[in-house]
Amino acid sequence: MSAASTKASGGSATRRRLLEAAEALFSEEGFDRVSVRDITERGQANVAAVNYHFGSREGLVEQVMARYINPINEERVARLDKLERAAGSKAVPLEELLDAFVRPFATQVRRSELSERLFYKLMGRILADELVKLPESVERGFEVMLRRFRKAFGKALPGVDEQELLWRMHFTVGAMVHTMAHGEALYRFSEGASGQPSMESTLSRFIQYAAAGLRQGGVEPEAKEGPQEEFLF
Amino acid sequence: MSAASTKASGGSATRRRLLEAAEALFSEEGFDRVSVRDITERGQANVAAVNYHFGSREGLVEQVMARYINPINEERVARLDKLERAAGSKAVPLEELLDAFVRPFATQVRRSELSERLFYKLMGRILADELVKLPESVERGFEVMLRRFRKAFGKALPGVDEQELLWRMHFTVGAMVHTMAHGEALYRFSEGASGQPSMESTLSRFIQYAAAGLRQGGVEPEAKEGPQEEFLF
DNA sequence: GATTTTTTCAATCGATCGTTTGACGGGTGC
DNA sequence: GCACCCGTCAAACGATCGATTGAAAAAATC
Repeated sequence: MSAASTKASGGSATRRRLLEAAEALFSEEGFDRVSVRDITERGQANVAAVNYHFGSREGLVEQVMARYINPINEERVARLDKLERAAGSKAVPLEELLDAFVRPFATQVRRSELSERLFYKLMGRILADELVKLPESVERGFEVMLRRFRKAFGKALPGVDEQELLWRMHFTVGAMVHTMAHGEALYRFSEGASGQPSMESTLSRFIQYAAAGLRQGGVEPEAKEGPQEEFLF
Repeated sequence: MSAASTKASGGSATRRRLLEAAEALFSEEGFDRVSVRDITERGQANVAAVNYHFGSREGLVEQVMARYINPINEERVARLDKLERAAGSKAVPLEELLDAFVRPFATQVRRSELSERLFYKLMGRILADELVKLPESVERGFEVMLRRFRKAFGKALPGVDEQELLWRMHFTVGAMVHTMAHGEALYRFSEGASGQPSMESTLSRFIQYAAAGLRQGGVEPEAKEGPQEEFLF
């Protein structure tokens, strides 16, 4: 019997309880500080269940990481596709690119059993804990997504050279990740009078901030044409 | 014998070797993935040495966290003091505030035995791993420093309301932390022809980005006067 | 309803964790 | 020379870690 003998994606109830228990604990404590016994206890399963359903503790970690991140990256690309189709040969406006880049988190939060707060914290941990060294399945999705967005940002900001753009995108990702991982404290200041804790206004704030930082210095020019070089991220 | 029986700040050679070994390992692997035996092995000391010199593993972690963060926060405040003294009753320009906020990292990197790359990574881990829940000694320094800067930013950006400013500062800290923790990959693109890997240009890039994001929307007005309310962070 | 496959379980594995112990050595003060 | 404190050391402590086993239970297949 070779490694990676995971029971694939079957819908066992125990399997799902373990996934949800792991998500909750990982988001609260971090991936390293949670033991498989913590997880099986919360998931009301036997200690052996993790190894049976996921092959190993690490297999479970990878499942947790891939479960929402992959759909988010796919939705990002899909939104970018749509924006570029609508823009034709012109550049997609910067704010719309940023919206496509961050809104999928708000979309996918609804698929999760976790509270908004814990879900964003979990996403923040996945993205921050070690941005590189993610499971292969996830890493690939990141690469193609980032390459696409980098090209689109370059087109929207023709005045910014390649190196500089890289840095500004890095700052932007940092602002986003940090807010997801540690933004909880800010939310109590920003809730609307309604029950809905102004997710939309947070998105808007971030987009405005990042857009200003990204296009700083250069003037927004009128659509530049022609093919762009391909570059790897 | 009560808790916290650390041998205080004595200058034992073993003690210093352990600190440096811990810094190197923590910056490479993270605080959780390093065992006491990893540290003592690298520091060429006995397993018991950590508990003898630092009381416990956690005591050592706190020492590592406090060693550079506290001087950095103090230098930040000192620089802010100087800027405010020079500005008199006028607001300190935004770019100068940001410089005072980030430059101390570049100053303190020289006190460390670590390479620039590892030092920044260590700082990034300290700030990102869990921005709250730092040792008491460190947390206090953060609070006073952040309150001071928040007031100064508010004065430099009178058009931005209190809540909005909080968010923009949060984004700014995120961009900084993320760059320190994961910016290594970017440096190979950005080295000058000289040996000195353009620390200065990175600072400049960050300051320009953050300044644009912070003052986005509002126009930079001419010095606004009058006392400002005190608010807690 | 018998057979086969999948899932769950208590028990246990060896490894590693942080910490403690008690002995040993070398200064220092007297 | 003796007493005392400090630093170091090998050895061992109990606890917990991730993983495995073999049998029982539950589901699925025929």
